[in-house]
Amino acid sequence: MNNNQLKTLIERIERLEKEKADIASDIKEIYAEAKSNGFDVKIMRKVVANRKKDEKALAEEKTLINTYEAALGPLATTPLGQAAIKKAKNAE
Amino acid sequence: MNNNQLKTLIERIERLEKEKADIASDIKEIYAEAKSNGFDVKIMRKVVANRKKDEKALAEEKTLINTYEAALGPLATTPLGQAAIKKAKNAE
Amino acid sequence: MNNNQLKTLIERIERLEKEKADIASDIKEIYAEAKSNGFDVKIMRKVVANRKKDEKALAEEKTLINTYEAALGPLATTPLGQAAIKKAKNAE
Amino acid sequence: MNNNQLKTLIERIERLEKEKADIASDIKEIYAEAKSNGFDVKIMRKVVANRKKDEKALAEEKTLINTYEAALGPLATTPLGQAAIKKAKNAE
DNA sequence: ACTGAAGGCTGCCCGC
DNA sequence: GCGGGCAGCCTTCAGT
Repeated sequence: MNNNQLKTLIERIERLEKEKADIASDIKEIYAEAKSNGFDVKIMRKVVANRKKDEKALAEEKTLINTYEAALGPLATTPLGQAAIKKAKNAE
Repeated sequence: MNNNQLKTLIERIERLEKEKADIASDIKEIYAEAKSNGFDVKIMRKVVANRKKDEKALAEEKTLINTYEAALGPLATTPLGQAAIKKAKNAE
Repeated sequence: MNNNQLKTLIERIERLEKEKADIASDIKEIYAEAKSNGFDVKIMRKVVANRKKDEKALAEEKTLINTYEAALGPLATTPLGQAAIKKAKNAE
Repeated sequence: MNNNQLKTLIERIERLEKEKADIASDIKEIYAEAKSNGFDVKIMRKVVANRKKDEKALAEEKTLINTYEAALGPLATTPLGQAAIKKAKNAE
């Protein structure tokens, strides 16, 4: 085992984890600032979370549709198959 | 309610969250790199976690675990313990 | 494709998943009970997890951790280690 | 610390965890059975997961609407407030 | 200080 | 045997 290599890897990880923690701390400060300006932090968190979800949802739906299309295989060209796919797409 | 102020706050938060996600991704890459160099990632994570706690806390935790385990009596007297021992023997 | 057969299979699965969820809920309750009786839940979970692994695996894991930690050299030589030591001193 | 009490608690937990593992094993068997009957296990898992999600979604949306209504407070009776609530409800 | 909830992370299981 | 996907665990956060 190469000790130096391991040591370097661990140190890089710890450095990055510190940066991550610092950023998390900055985020907390912003929420505190928002609160002191009269905003509802709980709602703000929900808004941020929803916006994140919405972005993910698109990619997600596409994956689902691909899965269904693949599962249907040749059926995808039949009226019934297309109806199923259309239904899935409407969910977007 | 000041809409512009709210918008600015949300944007600052989202910017920071993106940075945080990027760093998390970097960390994952380093573990992947470590793995490809033959290191045991699971162990590395444990080592990193241990180093985060100070030595005092670590010692206390160990003591507590020992206390609890002692209170349970020897492993061999429990059904699950016996199953584990049997399994270990089969592996030999 | 036999629709009824599929339906039956799905229903059996969902029935079992419900049972599983109920049991998980029971387990949570026991931990809550333990906590209200003054036990340290976090430690209990660690003890339970350790008992799941057989002794051999546990010993190997410990050895590896020691090996990795030794490779990193003394904690005191790293920035994070120094921070931890400082923090520990402040707590005294 | 009451050793017997701790021991009893741990044993109850371990008993339940075993039951849970057994059920998980049963579920696996059903999927295997389905597969041998020509069903696409991957799709089945998605179907089961989606049905679970759908159930959660309703409760989830309600929570969100309640949160917004509470945040709007008296505003909920104004046209603008009602528009916001309606928008949230449409998401159902 | 405790509780309940939300998000991120780890370990597991499957398919390749 | 490996990597991706998914469920469960742990930690953190707002509220009481």
